Amino acid sequence: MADRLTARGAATRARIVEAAADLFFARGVAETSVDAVLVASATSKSQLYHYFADKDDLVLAVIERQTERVLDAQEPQLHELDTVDGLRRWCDAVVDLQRQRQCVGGCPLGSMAAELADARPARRALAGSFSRWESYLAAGFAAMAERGELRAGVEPDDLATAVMTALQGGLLLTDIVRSTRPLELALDMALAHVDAHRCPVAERAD
Amino acid sequence: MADRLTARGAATRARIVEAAADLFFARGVAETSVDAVLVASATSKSQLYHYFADKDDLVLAVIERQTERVLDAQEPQLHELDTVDGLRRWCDAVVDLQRQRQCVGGCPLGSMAAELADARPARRALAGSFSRWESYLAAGFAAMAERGELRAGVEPDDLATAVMTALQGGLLLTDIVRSTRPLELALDMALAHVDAHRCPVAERAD
DNA sequence: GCTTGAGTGGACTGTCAAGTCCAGTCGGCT
DNA sequence: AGCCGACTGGACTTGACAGTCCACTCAAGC
Repeated sequence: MADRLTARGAATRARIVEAAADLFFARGVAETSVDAVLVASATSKSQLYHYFADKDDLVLAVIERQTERVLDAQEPQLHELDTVDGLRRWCDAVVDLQRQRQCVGGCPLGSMAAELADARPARRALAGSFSRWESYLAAGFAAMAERGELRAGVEPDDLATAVMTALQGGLLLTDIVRSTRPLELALDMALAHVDAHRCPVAERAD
Repeated sequence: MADRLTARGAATRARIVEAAADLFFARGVAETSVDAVLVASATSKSQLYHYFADKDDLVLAVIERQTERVLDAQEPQLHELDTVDGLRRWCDAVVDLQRQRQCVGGCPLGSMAAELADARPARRALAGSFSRWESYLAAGFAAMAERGELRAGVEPDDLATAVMTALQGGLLLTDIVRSTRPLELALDMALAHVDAHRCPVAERAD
């Protein structure tokens, strides 16, 4: 499907994916018809089915794109996750973003995951996305461990997973109650959790 | 809609709601047709539309029923949430339940929330369900505070919200990776979070 | 300037879903 | 017994949706 693309073709394909990503996020996958994607991207049916085998195939492409979007949006903070301060900046950025969105929509990946939870290939793709996302957190914690800042026996991967659960749960509840409060509480808890696994000898600024 | 129900009518209505709750949980609301509900509940179209105005109305009834199911399933542990031990038993029960389900499906309420995140009345109903669920946690923490076991200034409601985010995030990731690990890590984090807000003077058994 | 294949437009089809309608049955009440 | 309203069965209507098809354009390479 992705072979032999001219510049024009690639642009069209991208326009479709971009529009679909927006709509899937705003309304959900099931509530978004292919026709709605066509209108939003100013393309025609034959174009969409020229680039994608079917709607599920489009969903796969959107997951890929949405993963990039999420990671790109956090790019500035994503490589500074090896200190508590860096972690806090990341948390603040996440909360800010959600506030800008008026708390609507939760996590673009998390909400798709909840909707496509069955045996579809989409779930495997989402699992990969989350694991990629988590790996940035894990890398930060691994760096902390390397520097001897974490208590002995603390698994960086487990710490990363715990933070990710707090983030996802916080985003979900934030969407439901339309307030950033749950997200803030969740991330505060996660930060404290990380802090509790640091060596007591390390000096603190807070 | 709920007025003037004979015993027979109430039974039919309940059968429909029960079947719909199962299907919505297994496949999602959008992926479940009204006809599928009819087959599963051995009823006919006119019966369903006799008791419910439309599919959205049925969704509302299912949310109500699913809330009861969730609370009923946790009933034994739900009134012992005023000690760390009771809290731990609750966590263990939740993990056990998810293991029994092979980690499929996440939270019946959480997944519906993610799917119906838009402006529908269903979202308000779900917000109510979560607040009701959270109130059991909050009551437990309030009791702890009453007994002077919590540090000064700790808000029982905030503690409850934080635990709920961990639970929801844990359930979501558990569904995605098909392992109870994220849920266990999330709940461990939440327990430690609660513990960190207790008075240091209290004796400990762990 | 012609060929070729990528790219495009949009009408069309088949399917399936939500919701309507009406002709009934059942069971309590007088 | 017989009335009445709750209850039931299922055919039917309407519309939307995914996916197909074919005639067509565009642009790069020879």
